[in-house]
Amino acid sequence: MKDKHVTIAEVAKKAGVSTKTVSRVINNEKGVRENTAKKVKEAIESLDYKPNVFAQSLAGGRTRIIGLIYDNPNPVYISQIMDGVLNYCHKMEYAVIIHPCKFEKRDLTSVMQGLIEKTRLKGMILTPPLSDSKELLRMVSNTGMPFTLISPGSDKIRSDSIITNDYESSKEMVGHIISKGHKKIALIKGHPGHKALKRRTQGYLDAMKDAKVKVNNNHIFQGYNSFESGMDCGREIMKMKNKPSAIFAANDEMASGVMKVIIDSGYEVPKDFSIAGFDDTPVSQMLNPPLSTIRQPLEKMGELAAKKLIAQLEGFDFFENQKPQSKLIIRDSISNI
Amino acid sequence: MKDKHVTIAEVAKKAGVSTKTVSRVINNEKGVRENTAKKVKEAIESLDYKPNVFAQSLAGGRTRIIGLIYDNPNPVYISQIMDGVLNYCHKMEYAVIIHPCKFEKRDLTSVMQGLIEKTRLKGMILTPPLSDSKELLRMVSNTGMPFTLISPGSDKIRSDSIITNDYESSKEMVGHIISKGHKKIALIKGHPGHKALKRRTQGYLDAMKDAKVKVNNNHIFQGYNSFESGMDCGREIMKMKNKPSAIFAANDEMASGVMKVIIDSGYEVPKDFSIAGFDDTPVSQMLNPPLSTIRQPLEKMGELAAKKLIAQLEGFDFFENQKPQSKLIIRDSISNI
DNA sequence: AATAAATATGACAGCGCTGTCATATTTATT
DNA sequence: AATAAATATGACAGCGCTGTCATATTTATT
Repeated sequence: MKDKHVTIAEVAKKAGVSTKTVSRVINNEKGVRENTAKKVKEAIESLDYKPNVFAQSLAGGRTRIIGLIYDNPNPVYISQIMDGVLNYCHKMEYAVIIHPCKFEKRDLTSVMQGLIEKTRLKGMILTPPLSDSKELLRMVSNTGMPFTLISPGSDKIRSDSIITNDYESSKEMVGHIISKGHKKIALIKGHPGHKALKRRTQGYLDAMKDAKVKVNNNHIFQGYNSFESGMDCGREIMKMKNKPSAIFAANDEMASGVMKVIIDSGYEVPKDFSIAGFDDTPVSQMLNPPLSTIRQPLEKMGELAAKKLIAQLEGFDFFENQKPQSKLIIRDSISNI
Repeated sequence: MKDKHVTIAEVAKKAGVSTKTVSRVINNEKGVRENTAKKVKEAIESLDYKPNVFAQSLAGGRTRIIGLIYDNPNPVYISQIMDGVLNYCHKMEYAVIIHPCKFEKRDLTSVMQGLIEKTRLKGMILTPPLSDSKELLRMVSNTGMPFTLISPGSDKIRSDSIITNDYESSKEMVGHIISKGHKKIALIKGHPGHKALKRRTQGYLDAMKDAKVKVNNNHIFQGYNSFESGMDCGREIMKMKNKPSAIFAANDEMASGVMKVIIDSGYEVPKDFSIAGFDDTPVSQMLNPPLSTIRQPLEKMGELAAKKLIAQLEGFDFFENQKPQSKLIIRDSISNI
């Protein structure tokens, strides 16, 4: 195994300058004459030199490592976020430590602290529901380490968090259902610990209010994000005398759970019950009927999270004032009444 | 931000030994008296010392970084593999560079070469279909870097690859279908570039042969792993005069595509057509009817891949002689004839 | 108990960079 | 043209480890 890497000294020699000057060029420091920089760049190019990141870190240069931390059972969600994060970080030559928390038995906060110290992370991205953990956020803040949050529950627009218009799009979806003539619309709420999903509840409530449709509290169910919890809610609905004609679930898993129970009970979708989900997971197009749902720009959100974080780390300003937009995907699970 | 880390020198001082001795203890080198090791361990503990991985790497110690490289559009598949890999690597204090290739426009081999040099990977895990890329494998071999392959197409049992009994379980599934009285069983083959899926084809062929059921070549369809390609095959089947009574697809996506077309055409599953898939993706239980399929132990496979790779890197032997086992998940998509 | 062999420990250089500070060179100012 | 100010460059130490090799200590052998 030839493990000989070109070093900065070789580049310096070839370019006829000091190693420090090469270092300046690598790090885009100012104060290098254009002509000198050109020579150095040529030398770098011709020798195919790649700086040794370990030496860079050790010598006190910026350590380009960030962490992507998640504790979310939905692999489709995470993988899209991850794609966005990795793609951008790869371009910016940042390494990403991926850390799923599902294996942690011990206290999350102390485990994270250990991770930070061991891996020398310089910044982190937290996905829901971790982005709502007060305790974790406090600990991370205390380290002074920059971080960005994906879909935190808080409505306050913080410069360090990425949210999409899930409130507006939920409202739009419920408005769409109402426009089809439905009045008795049930809601399957998301996991209470996952605060971002509350915006979806709020979208439902406000759409009902705007359309002056009275909300029946018996038609609001507490789900827990899983297919099974959707089935549980579906079973409750089947037992009701005053059944809803449409059901809006805060995610696709729960929507499919409800749909399964409905069909197993001998009803038809959308003839007897209309259903809408949220997330546009691959399953939604495979269901029968295909599910109307809402697609979040997850990859974009991941990219934005990385962008904001790296901007903080590199100390340059980055303001993205438009939110990445979720949009309705209307398929065949909602009927006209 | 307090960025002061405890160093090996402080530990050495506290323990009353040289830094080299501390280093020996950290790296489990032999030739340290038990008593000395104990003192050092206590000092490490009390100071909460974590070695600086950058310094370790730079100084020529083992660099504990491996790469997990994939180019697979199925996030559920990857995320399970990843869970297994990360969990084990985390335990062994290895860092994992996750590298999805989907963004690569340029030549894969040269991109990989760049990645290896830049990140100083010491080993890599390749998932299908990359684990079948002759060119890539040749390049990686040339660097002398250890690697492990997940589900490569080749049937040769190489010490560096992880395969499951997908041949046997495919055969078992087709046998199961036959045992229900089906004779006209169609096969939707997987993407031809994804060689591991050929074992599933072979399982089908051998099950038919064993049961002395003649294979109708018109009942063998070429799919491309996607839901859409499953629909395409489904449409072809719908056009046939001599239709099969059962369909075995090499993955769940294609199975759902076929199922959708069947149902849209006014037929019922499993009354008119029985269907089986492969992978037990979350969608399979949400479909209506729920799909009979085969579950691969993906997390286990990921863990095993990491284990074998790290064993190579650390130079200790590791033989796992039992293959991780896939198993049939029988749901409601196959009928008795 | 003396000597040889085996084992444990430490001194020190060096991995490949960047920070600091000194110095050389260029440009602006008079 | 002489001088001051601004800019460009380099020398060198040091980041925190581990490899190498020398030396001290313990254990085995006679």
